[in-house]
Amino acid sequence: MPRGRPPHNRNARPGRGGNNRRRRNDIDADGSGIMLPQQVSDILTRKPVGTHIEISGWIRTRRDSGGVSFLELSDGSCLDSLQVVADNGLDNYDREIRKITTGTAVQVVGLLVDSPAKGQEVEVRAERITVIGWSDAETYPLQKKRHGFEFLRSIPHLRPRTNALAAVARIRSRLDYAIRNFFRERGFFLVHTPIITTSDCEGAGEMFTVTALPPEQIKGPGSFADDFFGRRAGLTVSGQLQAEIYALALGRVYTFGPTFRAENSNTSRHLAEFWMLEPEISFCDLACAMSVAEELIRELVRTVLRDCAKEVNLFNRFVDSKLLGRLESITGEPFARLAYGEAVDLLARSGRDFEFPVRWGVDLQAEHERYLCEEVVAGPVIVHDYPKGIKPFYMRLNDDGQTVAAMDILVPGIGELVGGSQREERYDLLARRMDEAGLDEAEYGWYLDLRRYGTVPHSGFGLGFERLVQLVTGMHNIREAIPFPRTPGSAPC
RNA sequence: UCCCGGGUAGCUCAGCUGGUAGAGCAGGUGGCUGUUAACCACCCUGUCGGGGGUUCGAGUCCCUCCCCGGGAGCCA
Repeated sequence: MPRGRPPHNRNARPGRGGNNRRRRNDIDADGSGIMLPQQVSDILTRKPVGTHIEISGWIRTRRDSGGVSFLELSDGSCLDSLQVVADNGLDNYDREIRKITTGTAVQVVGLLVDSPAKGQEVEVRAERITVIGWSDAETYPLQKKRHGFEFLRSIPHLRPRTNALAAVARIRSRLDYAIRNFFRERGFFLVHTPIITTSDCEGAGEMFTVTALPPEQIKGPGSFADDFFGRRAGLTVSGQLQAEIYALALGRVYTFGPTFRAENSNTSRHLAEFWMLEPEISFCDLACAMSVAEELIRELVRTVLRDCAKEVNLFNRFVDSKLLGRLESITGEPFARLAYGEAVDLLARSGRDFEFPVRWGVDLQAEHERYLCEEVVAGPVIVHDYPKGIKPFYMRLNDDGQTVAAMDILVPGIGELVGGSQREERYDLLARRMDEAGLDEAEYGWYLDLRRYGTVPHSGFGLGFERLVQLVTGMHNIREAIPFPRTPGSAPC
């Protein structure tokens, strides 16, 4: 027990008249009887000055001034906190209020008034402050000062209590909702493709194996015949193949969920577990897919600028001072488009001394991609029609016989945000490319069936959700774009 | 996995060509003031990432392992 610290009381509860009694500030806008407590976001939006409010949250800082204490109360509902003014007339002022430190959970009842001081428009003149849960300042890792993101990563259970990580979480949630809304409004259906799968998606990286076998029974690929699924299963690396099945039944679909890559990649833009959005659209060629992806990104950025302005400003101030300008430019001009061949010419003629020389037929290196989107256009670029040799079997062969109908969207600071293609819908051509790729035709019989029965042109793409979160927050490391980052050697909680 | 750069107080970091560890912030105590990165005074804080070696002596030099960051590859 720390010296001079009030005893922890796990049973401390805000005073309530009874279990089912409605409190005066509960929101019941739709008359449904829902009894959720009031939130700071609502109070700061409506500013019901002159009314009594009841608000619960966590104290960020306490400042004492003679017989008055100022508490900053945050409940996570928005970036701003609510200033609570407590004077020494309160009965627990010396006993408890003066001992409140960062992280303490409290419930406050008081009168909302115009604030006489600069820094906030309104404040609560407290009539009662109840400590719900103490936080020992000597051991609580979060202080009322800025912390490095690396340090915060070491306390994943506490980091969402910081302004920055909470802001990321709110933006992430808003983006998720905006994505679902975007597609719903355009006649798409969400398809839940499987997490556990037995089909690999070529070019998508290494799969984690899912097995019910005891470790000592795994002795090479043959072991999986006795396994739970009777064959080797793994965590999905892409929902595309299954999304195609539903696109050829429902027309427009998308899948959005966790995706896994067992790559030993240690970079600021890779995760072993990440969320990927994968629309798949029937009767849609590459140009169609590009237009969907472009409008989607534009719409999502617009939404964040409109609905998360406070958060974006925070990041613009403390994380990346060019963020706002970049986001506004994304919502403005159309994305630049470059055929792979044009991109190669452009890079070759740039006079730049690249570490890896550019040559038609080899994939663009990170330095090339960065030069294109960060220096040539200074904005998003769609590179399309790549050589077939560097792309997976399912991408549609162009008439030139050399390139496939593929596209990548590159954005400054992040690199590849989107990768997509028109899928090969012609049975013979697909079968030949699968053969060339050394794929077992029996294994992918169902995929060929989609071309055997009522085949149609269709396209789709994958968008890395965390990279999108990075784009709109300016976060430099993808580990700050997901609540619980999974990377090689790290999955703490 | 490869190439760089790091690991020193709770946090952010300083510590020269080896001489026995410091600052700011946080925390504690007291003071003061409608405060807001509050202020003032005093106080506390260390397996210097682990192990091994060189040396009279290692935070500092060497070896090795672990971890982290940046870049590369792979991709979203």
